[in-house]
Amino acid sequence: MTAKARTRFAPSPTGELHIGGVRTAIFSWLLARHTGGEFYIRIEDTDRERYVPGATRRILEAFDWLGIDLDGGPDHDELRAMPSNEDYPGALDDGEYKGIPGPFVQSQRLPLYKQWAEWLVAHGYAYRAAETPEELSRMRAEAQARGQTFVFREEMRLRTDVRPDEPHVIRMRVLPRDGQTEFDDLIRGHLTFDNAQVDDQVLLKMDGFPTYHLAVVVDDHLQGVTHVLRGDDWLPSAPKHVLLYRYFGWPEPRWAHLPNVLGTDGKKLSKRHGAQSVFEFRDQGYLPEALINFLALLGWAPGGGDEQNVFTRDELIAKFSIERVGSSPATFDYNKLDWLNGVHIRRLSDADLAERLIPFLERAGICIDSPARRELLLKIAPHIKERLKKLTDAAPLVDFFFADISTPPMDALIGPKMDRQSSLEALRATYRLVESFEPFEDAPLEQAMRALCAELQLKPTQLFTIVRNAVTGKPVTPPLFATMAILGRETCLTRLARAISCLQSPGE
RNA sequence: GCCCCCAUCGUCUAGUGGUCCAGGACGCGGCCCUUUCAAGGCCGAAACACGGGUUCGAGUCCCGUUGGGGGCACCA
Repeated sequence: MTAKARTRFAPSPTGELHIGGVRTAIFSWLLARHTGGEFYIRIEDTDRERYVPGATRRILEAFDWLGIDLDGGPDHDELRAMPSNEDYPGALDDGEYKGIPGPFVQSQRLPLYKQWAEWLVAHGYAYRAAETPEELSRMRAEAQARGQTFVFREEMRLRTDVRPDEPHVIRMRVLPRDGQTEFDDLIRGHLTFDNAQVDDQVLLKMDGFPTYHLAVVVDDHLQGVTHVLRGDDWLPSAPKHVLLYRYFGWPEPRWAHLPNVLGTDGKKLSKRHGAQSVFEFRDQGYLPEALINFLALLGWAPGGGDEQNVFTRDELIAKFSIERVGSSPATFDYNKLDWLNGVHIRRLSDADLAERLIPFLERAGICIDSPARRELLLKIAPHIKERLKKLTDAAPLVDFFFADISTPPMDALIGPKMDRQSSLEALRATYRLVESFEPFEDAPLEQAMRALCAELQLKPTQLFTIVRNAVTGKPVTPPLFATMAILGRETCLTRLARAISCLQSPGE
């Protein structure tokens, strides 16, 4: 086993946890767990404009649901206890989790960023500047017009006499100006960037908040992060971070820029691609097990002749390796997710399945609000298990167990290649059988019904189709005899009787 | 516009110079099983973007083209 890795997932509280972000989190978590290291969450809320109240709590809830365990981060319980949408009641987790120093929310670490930004200024790696947004966008437009990438440089400052006590920003100095910055990426290999293309990035904003660039570097170092995993949209600014580590004289973490996840249209996954929030997947009936399995496979494969596709979370942890993550972008495929979800549903115990089904059934108007109904659901579970792709598929398969049915239309009660009269006789014969047959159980019932088929000179399909429609009100159901046994003799008789009178009514 | 990244079946991928007329999985088609629907089993169609090199030999290495993606903020 390799050395322990400490990784973090660093979302900004600007909305729901996006599925692409979840994949990054999963890879980071897998790496940490595989090596016996730590995985934690740090909230990057340095942009006050985009901050969304309640987002932090939602992010944490998403991790709870996914079953991704954390070794640090904002306190779940404290957040949960809060009545409002407010995220930070006050001091929060400024303690330490498993040796990782908090706080885990950047807005509570402001003095740190200020201190290190000043350190950079004092050591000649950064300088003060005070150009207005308008001035900057003009400079940018000019560069664009010249066909160049806009790169801010110290000598472009409009005011060179910025004092520490007046409003200003602190920008990093990219050095050497005409050199190159090189580093190794676990996924891309050796990378080289021309410093001439790298901006003298703002590190400390005028409002005293750091930008991402300063904050990640300071926090990752202070919190002992060994591997930085993030989307490859960060690649172009990676040299800035590498440079910062070198200015500070801090040991560099290992870099791993993950390829993006694309929607079916080949574009980066976004709002328009159906579900994007973890909660949407949850509400659509996906299992966290399946989602994690699927997302891990999006970019990672065990390799070495191992062709396993279905993984439990422990198997994933055992086999995962960051080096085996591919470098090309992957397309999100709902077909495969659906299949995997079905596989994981089939692996659930009956009790577990029943439990997870409850909220979905209730949403469909089937209330599982008594011990008897729970018991009933538990009995049904094994018979629908292999018929589900998503938890939302269950309701139409089980509704007739929980509520009365409306009598099916007459043509549904007439068997294939049969007429009304023969169907009527078949139903009557079935009624008589059901009335007295013992034991009223799955296998014996099937045996008896098959014997009845022979007696009536009907094919199983003919008889069973009519009975299915009569007893359940629908053409597609779980296996008939298990269904009848669970429904119980009385219910079957009632529904059979109704079907019989339905067939009778027009004529007799 | 400038910079960066990527490129094997429709999709996720295996493949690290010869064992690849390219393997697995999803999806798709067919068959079997079968009381419906599923699940399961078997079979099948389906890919190395293109062009140059290097090499005895290239999916595998190099260059270019094309295509796709991303970045160019006092956003992350």
